[in-house]
Amino acid sequence: MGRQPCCDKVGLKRGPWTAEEDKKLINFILTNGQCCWRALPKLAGLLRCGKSCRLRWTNYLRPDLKRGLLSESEEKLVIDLHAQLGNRWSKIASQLPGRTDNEIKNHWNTHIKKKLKKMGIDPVTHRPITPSDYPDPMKAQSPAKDQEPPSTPSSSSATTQDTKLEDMDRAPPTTTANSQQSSSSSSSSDGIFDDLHLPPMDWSYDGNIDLISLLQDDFKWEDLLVKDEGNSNTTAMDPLNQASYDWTYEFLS
DNA sequence: AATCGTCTCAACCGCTCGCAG
DNA sequence: ACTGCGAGCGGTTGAGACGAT
Repeated sequence: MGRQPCCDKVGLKRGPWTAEEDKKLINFILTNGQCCWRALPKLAGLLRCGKSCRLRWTNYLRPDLKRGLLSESEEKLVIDLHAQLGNRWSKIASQLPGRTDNEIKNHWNTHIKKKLKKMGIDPVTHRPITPSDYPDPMKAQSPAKDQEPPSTPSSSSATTQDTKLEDMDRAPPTTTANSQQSSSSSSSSDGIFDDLHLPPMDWSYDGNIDLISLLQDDFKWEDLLVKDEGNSNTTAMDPLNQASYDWTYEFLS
């Protein structure tokens, strides 16, 4: 009740992070580990709230993050897990090493959801959407679908959103989006990664590396890499292989 | 070249959860 | 059992990038 804000908002910086702020945060965490986020900003000399620092670290600065679009197999795994777990992005993300809940959530909302809709699959229920599902417009407002206004994608009463969907597949392969992702926060954080000489590859981080060593001059980030040898993602993909595929996969292949 | 519309995603907000006292 | 606090989660927003006209 009346919980106090996580931080004194007065005088705190908001918005995109600068390279300088990123450096401070990285240096502090690599030196001290992830101690209480609330106290971190002051200790690290940042004019940010702890929440903001935590998000920045977990969603962008962590060395074990993968970058770039989800692979096809990752996407399938996300769909499978979403069918089981719903919008529990953090749970889903825990099954995809190197991916964050925010990233998966964004990818779901911008790509997968539209893809499924276009295929006539309800992204919430993972079942086919047919006109017979909503024979009565009034029923179409059933509570279970509060997240997804019951649309009739195939019908002519397509919303503007639906109309947009029609255009989705001509969206260019987002290599640009990829390259942007790392460069796009870019404006704010390109610099920091340049400084750290992070190779544009997938990262593996078992949580046991000696963080301090990361600050050593002779440290090689490559040491943390997992070779992308064939089934590199076995850890992540095993559950997928063993799972009884949701039938919706058929549409994605 | 300029303008407009759309898309993407980093970041924020508000709420819930879990734990300690 | 209750309260307060820190952390985490999911939904939403807005700035910037990009394509179309």
